[in-house]
Amino acid sequence: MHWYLHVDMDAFFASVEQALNLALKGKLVVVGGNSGRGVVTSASYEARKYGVHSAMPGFQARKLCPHAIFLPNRHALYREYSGKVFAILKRYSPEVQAISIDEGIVNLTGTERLLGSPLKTSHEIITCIQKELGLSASGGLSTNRVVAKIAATSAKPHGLIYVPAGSEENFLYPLPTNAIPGVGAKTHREFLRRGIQTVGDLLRYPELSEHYLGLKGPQGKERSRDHSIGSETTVDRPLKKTDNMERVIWTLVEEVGGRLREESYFARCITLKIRYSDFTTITRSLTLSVPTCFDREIFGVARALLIKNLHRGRAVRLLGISASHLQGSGWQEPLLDRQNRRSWERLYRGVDHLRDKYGEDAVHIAATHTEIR
DNA sequence: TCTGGGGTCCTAGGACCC
DNA sequence: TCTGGGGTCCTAGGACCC
Repeated sequence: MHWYLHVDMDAFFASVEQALNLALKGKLVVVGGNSGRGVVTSASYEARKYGVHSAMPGFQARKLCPHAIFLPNRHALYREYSGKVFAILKRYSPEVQAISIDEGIVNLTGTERLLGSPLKTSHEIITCIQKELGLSASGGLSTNRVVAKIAATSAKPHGLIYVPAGSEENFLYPLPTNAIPGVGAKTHREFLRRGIQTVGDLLRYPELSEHYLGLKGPQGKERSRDHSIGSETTVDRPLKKTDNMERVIWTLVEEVGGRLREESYFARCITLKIRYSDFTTITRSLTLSVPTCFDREIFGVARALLIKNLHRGRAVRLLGISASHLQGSGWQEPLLDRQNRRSWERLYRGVDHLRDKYGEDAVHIAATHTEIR
């Protein structure tokens, strides 16, 4: 028998802000959506009463809730608090899986002897997070990961739902299908069109329910990962000149390249994303014969993709660069080029070091290079 | 004063190979 | 004078998640 506790933080970003500034307690707090074209990333439960929710455009949130306190995102701070939450989870099990910045799964299988029943331990974990960090969390405890997540969501805010072994289907039966992670607006509509309203209805279709719920395996659906690292940005004013686009692409490439080297990855595929001001979005990618982590090479590919695919005359509101098909060391290095690549690797390591020490803007590599020997 | 940024997963067509 | 079947890789787009 497996036991999984899914922990989901309540209104995480807004709650961190409230925990740090007591004057915000009980107030309508909205994080994000502050700058001209942003969206809300988190809203306190007080603000949600007015219909504000995450992913909502800032101007809409302001209309619904003009008296709310709007705060800018402080991602580094939320990452720090996320680390604190996960440190607590790890006290209770060696096996903790991070789902996102504010969600994790604690494998409580086999901890009964040491800690007591999984239900008791789950209560302790939620209480501990509240006491030590002043943050509210919700939990779902089940023999199946997906059921545990659904239970945690149903428990919000600040609740714990326990689904005893054998009662998984009973718990799921009355829920709407969009309670299942992976069933969004589109799929939900399609299910309704076919007369599938609840998870109970869905369970009559073995292939569909296996695909979305994976109840047969003890652990629920577990995803393999084909990692990717990307960066994108929406520009303040839509761009029309290729030169300006290339400048933006340079900063994105520096970000992506830096992360590749930091995590010791080489990318085999580079993707350029362009969103025009009418919001139509295209992606164009190229698979390399030799994987790379070097800004110069990534930029070369990105620039070529831009030149080849850009609809000139149309204004561009977003540009993105992403590196995928990542592989670790041991990539096939062409012999002739080895010395040259080594030099570049040394150069970039030095650049990364300086950026680390003096900040991201300390060093930029000139957009026109000469070969380094 | 329209609609962020970080991702994962899935599908589908075409190229290419045997 | 009309052309199988299977597999893999590449590319593009889109659904979905937080």
